[in-house]
Amino acid sequence: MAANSENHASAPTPQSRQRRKEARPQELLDAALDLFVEKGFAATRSEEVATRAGVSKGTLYLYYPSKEELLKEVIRHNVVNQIAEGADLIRQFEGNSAELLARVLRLWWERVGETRASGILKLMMSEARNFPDIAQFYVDEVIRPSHSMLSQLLQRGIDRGEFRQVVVADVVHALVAPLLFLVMNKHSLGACSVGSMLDPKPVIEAQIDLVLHGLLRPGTANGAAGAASPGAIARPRAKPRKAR
Amino acid sequence: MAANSENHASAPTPQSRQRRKEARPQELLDAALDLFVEKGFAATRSEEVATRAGVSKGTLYLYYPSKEELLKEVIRHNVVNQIAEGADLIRQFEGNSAELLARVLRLWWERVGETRASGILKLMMSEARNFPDIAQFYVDEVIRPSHSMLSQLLQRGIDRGEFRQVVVADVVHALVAPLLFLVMNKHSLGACSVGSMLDPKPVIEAQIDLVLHGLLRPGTANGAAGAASPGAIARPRAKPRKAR
DNA sequence: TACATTACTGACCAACGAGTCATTACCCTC
DNA sequence: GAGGGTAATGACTCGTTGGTCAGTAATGTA
Repeated sequence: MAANSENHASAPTPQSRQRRKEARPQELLDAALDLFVEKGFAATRSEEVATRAGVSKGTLYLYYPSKEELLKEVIRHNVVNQIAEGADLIRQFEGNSAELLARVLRLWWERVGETRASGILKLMMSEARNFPDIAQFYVDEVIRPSHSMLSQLLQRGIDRGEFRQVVVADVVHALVAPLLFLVMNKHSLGACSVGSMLDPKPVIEAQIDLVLHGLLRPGTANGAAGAASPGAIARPRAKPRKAR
Repeated sequence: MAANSENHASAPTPQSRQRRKEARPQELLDAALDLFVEKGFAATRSEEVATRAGVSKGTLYLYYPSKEELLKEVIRHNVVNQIAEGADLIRQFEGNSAELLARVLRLWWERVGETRASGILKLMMSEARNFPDIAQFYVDEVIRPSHSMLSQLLQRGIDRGEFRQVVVADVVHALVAPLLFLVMNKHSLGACSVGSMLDPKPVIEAQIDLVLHGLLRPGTANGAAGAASPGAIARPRAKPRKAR
């Protein structure tokens, strides 16, 4: 499990007790995120979190008053880093909407999807019903802004005559679900059983390609998607990618 | 929560002890499914399961040797009902592939998506990493067959010249993810915070519409989707569906 | 009605895990 | 290098919960 490098959190060396008041909170949050995502909140023992962060259980409770409060802090802390620089990307962008859409999706993938932050999604979905207030918080701070951002984007495309007139809210869902589901899968089924894990990049490109073909009005020159992802379609069944 | 009708499981009447050896297992499984999906496996107390099934904790352990074994049985039992009659729908079907695709998706929705069985997905995703053997079982029995079924369908469309030449595996993902994500949402975030819950039917129709537009080759007469879901596109922003 | 069978019960136990706190030892200052 | 402030520890408590089992009562049989 590639444990002791000095990368994030995990006890740098098993040496004697050190006083590092500044670093502890972050390390504890990192450890907690990993474990909560992997095992679930209820199944994770607080001592386990402490150990992975390289401290004792007592220390954990020195920084966070309870396991539940730790969870909340994990969510909050990782969520603020998700609020988008994508928002003004949309506002500033001048090119055509297809290009913009493709960029936003790819940006999200490299800023969130392939980051440890992606675990938050699984964590939220697993625990939402046990912690309705956190769920509400997450919806207000992440889901809603993201949806509204993408809605704007689609609307822009429609207004400019680039996209067909679709029901924006529903298409937003169809747009993000494959990416989000990809992430969910990475943290659950994909994490154990090999064989069900397809590599993300091509999936994303295929998704962009598919959606744009589904959105663009026939008349429009759909150069954007094609130019950006030339290999997404038509890698015909010469190399049939052993169908499962 | 619309409890005591005499529908599935939940203790018919709080009357005195009854001997119903035949009915117990099913009732226990139903209760367990509900609770595991709602609260997660670790956070659900076994006595809670028993109570919801209308028996005492002792009775539960009369039928299932351990909580973990109960979980496994819940999965197994609900999974066998998911293996598809869709498989031969595909084989027998004679019409065009767009029509077939739309039918399969709608069929899945009414047989699984809007059933209690849909909870299995959330349960699996939440618990997969704690029970790799169950995860493997699920992948082998559900995921893999479903994917291969849909791959066949897409391939059929490509072979018949109805669909563009896409990377089948990736498009299958893009195809099902919105539906699965919809279900995940129903059992997690959607279950508490109102406001993030869009009603499924239109989403599905929009998804069918979008995907077909993305798949169909320009030349093909795309009557199928349009005929089947006339309202999915172009309900223009006259009724703007208060953008969130 | 008496008896035998067995589905069902719930008090009980042991393990476990969240949270506490008196003690320890690190590190900084003088 | 002595002393003080405090970060860190880990043994402890105590509520919770998975799992047991001796006893109870529902049902079938004669």
